[in-house]
Amino acid sequence: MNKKTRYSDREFSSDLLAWYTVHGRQNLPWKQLDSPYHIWISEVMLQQTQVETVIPYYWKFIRKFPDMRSLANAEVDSVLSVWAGLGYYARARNLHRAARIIRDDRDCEFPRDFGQLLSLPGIGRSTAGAIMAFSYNLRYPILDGNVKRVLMRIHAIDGDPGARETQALLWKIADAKTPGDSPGDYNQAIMDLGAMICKRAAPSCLNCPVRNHCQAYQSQAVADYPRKIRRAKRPVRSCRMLLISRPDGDVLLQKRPPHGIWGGLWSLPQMDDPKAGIRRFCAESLELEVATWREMDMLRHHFTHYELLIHPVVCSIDHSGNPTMDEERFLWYNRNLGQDAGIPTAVERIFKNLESTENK
DNA sequence: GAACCGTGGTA
DNA sequence: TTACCAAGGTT
Repeated sequence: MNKKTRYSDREFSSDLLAWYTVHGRQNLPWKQLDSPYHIWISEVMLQQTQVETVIPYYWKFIRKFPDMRSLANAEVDSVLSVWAGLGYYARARNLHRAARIIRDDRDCEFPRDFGQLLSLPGIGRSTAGAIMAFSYNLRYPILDGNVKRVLMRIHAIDGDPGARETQALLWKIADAKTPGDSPGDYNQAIMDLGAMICKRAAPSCLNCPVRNHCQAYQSQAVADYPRKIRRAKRPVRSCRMLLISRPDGDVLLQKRPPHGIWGGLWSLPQMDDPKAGIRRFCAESLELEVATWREMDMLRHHFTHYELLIHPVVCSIDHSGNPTMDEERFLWYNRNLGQDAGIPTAVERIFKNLESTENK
């Protein structure tokens, strides 16, 4: 890299930091304590998730698991129940696994080494960099959606944002621009710029502190970066979800397999074969005799890579008492008891729909 | 290395 | 309504 570029990178970071001092988001909940544990939790929650969405989950999580030991000693079910609704549940499982590793290998002392962080489940290059920069104020770059967008505009990079070469180039630029002085503040500043000024749609370039550095702005082509990629249409799948209640009103939930969608959460018994008979399914896989059933309104649920059409079915079963089920795989659930059960948002929606139809 | 993994906001 | 995508990482 030549002298001019190096000078320009330094000028970029100092302009950005001056803006951050005045306009940056310096009161985020996880910045209140100078604690690697809290930074770590927030960084994982913030993966692919916006700040406003994370905040209530962060408080709930920290109240329940205030430190590494409480998290490591908890049951994974308990962690998932706090995470329920936030999505990407592997993050919660990985957080819990990592906490146990840190407890067992390091007596709960949080790692201070980049390589050690990277080796933990759920921590990749960007999250490790963020923890190093925010917790220890060390010079590590980050590359999240905000930073990517900002850098692609600043340098008018016209490549597929997801392509390996583009990623490598962006990491190189991110590293070159990260100053040795206040790397923590700088990383926060460039993310804040992306979130507040250099937004995906309708960026406010006139308020941008680094527009003089911005090649896209200078060629009046900010809207062209990053380049938009056409995606394949999402496939549609459909299923039935069974609402089976006991005489005492508890609803039957079934534990999802540890991997795959909603991994480790408690969901309704699900029939993926639309032709299968309800009575037979219940007899064979649940050992319950269904007497009658009633179809509810279908609801659509959108995932990242497919769309799910859910047909809920309210079933009444032929039992005079309360049937017992294998407690590892099944749970009789009462919404009003606050059990430690992580329940997917789609299932919560079905419960709400059911409530509102019952009240009519 | 491409597919997978949630949910909510926004245009 | 539809499509995009946000403080990404794992397999």
